[in-house]
Amino acid sequence: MINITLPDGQVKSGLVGVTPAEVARGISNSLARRALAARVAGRVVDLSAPLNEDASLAILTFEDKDGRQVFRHSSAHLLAAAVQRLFPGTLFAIGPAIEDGFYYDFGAKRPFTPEDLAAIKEEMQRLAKADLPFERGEITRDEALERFAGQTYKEELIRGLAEDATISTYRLGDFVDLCAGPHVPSSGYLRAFELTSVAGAYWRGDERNPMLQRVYGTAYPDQKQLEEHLRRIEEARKRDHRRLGQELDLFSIQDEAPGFPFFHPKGMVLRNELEQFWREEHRRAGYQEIRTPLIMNRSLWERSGHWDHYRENMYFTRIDEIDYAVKPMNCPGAILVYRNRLHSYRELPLRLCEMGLVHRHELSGVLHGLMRVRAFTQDDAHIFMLPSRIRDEVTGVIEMVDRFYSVFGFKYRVELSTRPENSMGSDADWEAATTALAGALEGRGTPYQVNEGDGAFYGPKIDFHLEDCLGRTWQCGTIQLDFQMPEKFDLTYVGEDGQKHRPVMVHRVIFGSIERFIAILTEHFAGAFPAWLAPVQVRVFPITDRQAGYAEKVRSALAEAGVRADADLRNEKVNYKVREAQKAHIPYMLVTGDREVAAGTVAVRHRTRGDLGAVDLTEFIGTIREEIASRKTDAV
RNA sequence: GCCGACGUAGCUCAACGGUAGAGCAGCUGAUUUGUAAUCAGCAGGUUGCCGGUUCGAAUCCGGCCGUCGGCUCCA
Repeated sequence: MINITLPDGQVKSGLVGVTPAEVARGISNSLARRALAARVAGRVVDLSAPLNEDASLAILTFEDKDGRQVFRHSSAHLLAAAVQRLFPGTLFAIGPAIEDGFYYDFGAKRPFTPEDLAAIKEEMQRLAKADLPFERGEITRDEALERFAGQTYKEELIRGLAEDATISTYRLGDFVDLCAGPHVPSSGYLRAFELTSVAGAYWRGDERNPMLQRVYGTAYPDQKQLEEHLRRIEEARKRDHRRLGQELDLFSIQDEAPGFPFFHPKGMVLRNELEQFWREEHRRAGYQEIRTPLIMNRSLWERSGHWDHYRENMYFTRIDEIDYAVKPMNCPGAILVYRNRLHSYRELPLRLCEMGLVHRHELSGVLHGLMRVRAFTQDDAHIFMLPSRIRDEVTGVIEMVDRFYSVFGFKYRVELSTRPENSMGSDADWEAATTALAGALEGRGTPYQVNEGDGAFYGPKIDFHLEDCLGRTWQCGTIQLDFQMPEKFDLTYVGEDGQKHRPVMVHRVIFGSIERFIAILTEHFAGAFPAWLAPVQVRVFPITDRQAGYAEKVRSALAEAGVRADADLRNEKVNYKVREAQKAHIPYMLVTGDREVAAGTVAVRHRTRGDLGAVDLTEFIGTIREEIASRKTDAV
C-alpha cells in the first residue's frame, strides 16, 4: 500500500501501481470525467502513469494551467497526425502548447493553403471521433535515431538530448512522435478546436535555418468555450487601434513613410492631453524639462557606446562632409546638458525630463500600426544623483509610475531584468545596481519577477507591464540604472569635500512611447476615451434649423469654458445625428429643441448612460469641467 | 530582412482574359424632424508602381513598393 496526498491535504491509500485515473474515479465521477493529466510529486504525468510510492497527487483539468497545456499539446499531436495522413513525407519539427492554443512546425513540400487547413481540420475531426488512444513508449537513444531516421528535425532533437535521458514516444493512430508528454488519454478528449492560421517560422527561430510551415490552432474542451475564445479574438479585432485610428481619424500611416506615423487633428488632441498630464506630474515631482537635438555628431555615439552596441538600428546622415546620427535614444543629449556646466552635490538629484523623438530602424516585417514604428516619442527622464540616493530615487519613480497607470485604470506587473551577454561594465557595478533596484521594489512591497539576462547593455532595469481590459499585457514603463554613461562621459559633481565625484544615472520612461501608449489606450477603451482625453467632448445639435442659432451659442459657451465642443447643424434627423455621435464615441450629446431654447437648458445624452434629461447650461458646463479636470474614467 | 496572403472610388467590398460596379462617406435638392441611418439626384477610379504575355490585362507572368499574419514559446 502507498499513501497519496491530495491537494486539500487529504491522504488516500492505494495499491502500488494505482493510476491517477483510478484515484480520480475514487474521488468523484465528475472529476474523473474532466481529468486530463496529473501532477505527481510536482511532475506532470499521464493519467495512466502508475504510482509506485508515496506521493502528492493533483488531478489536472482544463482549469489548471498545466492541464490546459497538456490538452493543447495533445491537440498539436492530433494536428500532426492529420498532416501525416494527408501529406505523407512531411517532416515534423516541434508542436508545443502556447498561450491560447498550440502550433506545430512542419517541413512541408509546399506551403499550406487555407484549403489545406480546412482539409486538415476535417481529418483531425475524424481522428478525434475515432477516439484513438495516446500510447506512451520508451526507447533507447539508438532506437530513437533508427525510428526517426530521415526525420531530420527529430534526429537533431534526439542528438540534443542528454546521454542518459529517458526517450519517450507517443503514438496516436499511425502517427508516432518523439515526445516527453504527457498527453490526454485519447483523441476523443479533443472535441473543440480550430486551426487559426498558417505562417512561415524558422527552425529554432533562427533565420539562418530553413523556414518551416507553422500551423496555429486553438482547442477547448467544448464548443462553447471555443466560440467564446473566437468571440474574444473578434472583439480584439474590432478594437484594433489601426482600424479605430482610421475610423476615428486619429492618425494614418502612408506608403510614403512606412513606420513613421502621421498624427491627425484628433490624434493630436490625445497626444497633447497626455503630454499636459505628464508635464503637470513631472513639475510636481521636481523634474525640469529639456529638449535635445534629433541629429548629433557621430563621435558622440561612439563615445556613448551606441556605435558599437546599437548601430544596426540607427539612421545616419552627413552634413558638410561630417558624419551624424539621428538619435535612437535621448540619454547622450541629456548627458551633454548635464556636462554643460559644473554641478554641486547640493543640486542633486537633478531630474531632467524630455519628450524625446527617437528614430530606430526596425525590420520592415515587424512594423505594426503605432505599436511598432520607426520613429516615436519617449517620455524620457534622466536623473543624476549621489550613489547613496539610488534607492530613494527609484522608489520615487516607481510611485510615479503607479500614479500614472491608476489614472487610466490599468493594472500592471513588474519585472526586474539582469545583466545580458553583450554588455559593458564590471560585475561589481552590475551587482550593486541590480541590488539597488531590487531593494527599491522590496522596500515598497511591490511584487516582481526576475528576467535573467534581459537588461540593457549599460545596466539592469525594472519593466512595467500593464494589463488592458482584454487581459493583454504591454511593456510600457522602464527604469534603467546606469553606471556606464557617467563613466564614459566623465560626469562629475562637486561634493561636500570640494572634490569631484561620479554621479549615478537613471533612465526612465512611464508611457514608454506616446505613440504606443495611444495605441494601447485606443484598444483598451475601444475608442471611447474618457472625457478628458476625448478629441471631441461635447456635440451640440438642434432638432430643426430654428434652434441652430441657440445650438451655436451653446457650442461657443462650451468652447469659451475650455470644453472641446462642436455643433452638428446639418439638416438631418436627431436619430441620425445621435447615431453618428455615438459611433464617434463622443461622451456628451446636447440636444437643443424649442423647449431647451425657451428654458435656456440643454437636453443631455451621455454615450453610455443615455438620455439624462434637460439641464441648465451653466450647470452642465460646471459638471463636465469637473469631470475633465479630475481626469475621471467612465464607470464601466 | 525571411515565408505566406493581400493591394480595385475617402472607407468596406464586387467584377477574376472582352476596356470597372455596389453600399457607406461626399456634393446638390426636397424634407424641418425629440435621442443609433428621411428621400431623390450628381459626382467620384492611369484597378499600388514598372515591365512582359495577349487582338485584348484589374484579371496571367516577372520585378519593385506597401499592407496584413507569422518568424520568443523546444521532444
